[in-house]
Amino acid sequence: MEPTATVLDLNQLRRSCSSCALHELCLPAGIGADDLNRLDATVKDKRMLDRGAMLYREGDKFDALYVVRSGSLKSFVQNEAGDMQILAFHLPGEIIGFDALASNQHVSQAEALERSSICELPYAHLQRVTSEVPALHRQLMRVISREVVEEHRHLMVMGRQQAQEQMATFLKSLANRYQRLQRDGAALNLSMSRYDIANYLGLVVETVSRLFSRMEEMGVLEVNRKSVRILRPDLLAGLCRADTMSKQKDAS
Amino acid sequence: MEPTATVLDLNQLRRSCSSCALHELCLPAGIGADDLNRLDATVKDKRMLDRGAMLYREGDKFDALYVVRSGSLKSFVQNEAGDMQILAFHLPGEIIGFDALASNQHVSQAEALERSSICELPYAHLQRVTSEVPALHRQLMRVISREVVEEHRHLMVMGRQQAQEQMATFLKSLANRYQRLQRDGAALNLSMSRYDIANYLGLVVETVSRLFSRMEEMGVLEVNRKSVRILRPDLLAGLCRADTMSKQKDAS
DNA sequence: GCGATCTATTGACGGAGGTCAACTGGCACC
DNA sequence: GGTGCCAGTTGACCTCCGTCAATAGATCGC
Repeated sequence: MEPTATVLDLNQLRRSCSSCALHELCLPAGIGADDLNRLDATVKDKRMLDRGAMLYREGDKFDALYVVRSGSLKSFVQNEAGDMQILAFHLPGEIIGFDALASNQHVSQAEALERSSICELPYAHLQRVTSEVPALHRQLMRVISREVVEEHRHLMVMGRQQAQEQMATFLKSLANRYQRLQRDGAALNLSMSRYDIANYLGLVVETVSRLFSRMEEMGVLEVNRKSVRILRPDLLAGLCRADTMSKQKDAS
Repeated sequence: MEPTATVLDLNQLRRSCSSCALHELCLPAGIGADDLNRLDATVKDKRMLDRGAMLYREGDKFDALYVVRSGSLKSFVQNEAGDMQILAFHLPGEIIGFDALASNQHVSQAEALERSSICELPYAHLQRVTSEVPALHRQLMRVISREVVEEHRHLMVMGRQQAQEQMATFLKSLANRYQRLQRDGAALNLSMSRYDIANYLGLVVETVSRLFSRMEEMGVLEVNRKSVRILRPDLLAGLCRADTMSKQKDAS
């Protein structure tokens, strides 16, 4: 619990950031070896979550940020009536829990979509380290900012695009994130259900299902339940803004 | 530029927070007289914006938060194709500019909907004051948190509600915010165009127009161009979730 | 192994809301 | 006051997508 750099034991190192397969992706990206060690020290524990298990709920006290190490999660909100709106899906290397930064308690919920491994970064400790390591602080800010931009993009997609464009945009975004993971960006293995995708996009499950079928007919995808292969990335990209004039574009 | 409390001159006080008609609403809410003075000192200048004038643009360097003193603004993002998505409308007493907190540059734009007066809170200075006045810091965090919750609500409205429910929700939200301003919550004076409302809700302008007419027929509203009177708040509230089963509610 | 249940797909149908067009009323500018 | 222009309204039409229903395939528990 010393504010100064902590000596690491081997055990710590084994599950630590510098040895993590994702270490180019999450917080430590672009951080030097020395500073990486100090970040390592803040990683409290690796947590396993089974499919359906909650990482945090609305109202939970905020005490840590979390990095997805393997698996995936969805975060969502619920209104009084109990219906849910999915805000985002989270893949390995991505950090979640920012929603609680301001109020010190979570205003959304996070649930594992499959068996997932999570790194816990106790915030008090993280804060101490980031105050000592400016590069880390900047990196954290960059990640939060990306989160904000992503939420704006989600609003834009929901508000201005048609169902097929939304699906294309969603798949392209997933493909991009898969690629950053050095996985094959063309071979998606969807961990979320059709219901989840529909909810995320503001559609119903039948529409999502039909769109998968239609895009398969068009030769863009090859769909086999959870496994989706992008055969024609070029066509997919085109579908993100297929009919250039859908809805009113500008409110000038 | 001293980190310690600054002596205020009369000139400063005249346009300052403690004398501001909105001082119960924005940042200083619940802050003691002494601390209020210190916040006063951070308010740099009152800015006037004409209708259509930009407060900040995407990419602008972040150096201040802003409080709407009078008038109103919209904030929005634009994609590569140039179409816009309105994120929020901002009424007097509300603080904007948070979008730049993380990355140190704005990732959205803010434009005045009418002639508006703006308080500028240079962030460097504000930061110094909030670090000295915990109550102020907490209040700032609370405001940011409300912003996040509001964005979640927006997503929920767009994703899960029908056009009429969306409109009802939008109007009720406006009415609530008017009431906090000690204005008559039933007599709305919309500063945004029908296009803006449509864009905000992900609809087209004709739909918005028709919904105003329909709600007038139903006896809920009295609409006269920009001026909207809520005749039956009870009915309006009911419309926010009229058909309890629209769209699929849960993705469990 | 077998039913129960959940997830996904597909078809038929209808309606909410988008598109197109015409019209009106304000408002600014000569 | 006339004219042009833009914001807003209204109607006619049509389509996208939500609803309902049936079915098949997975998955799970026993």
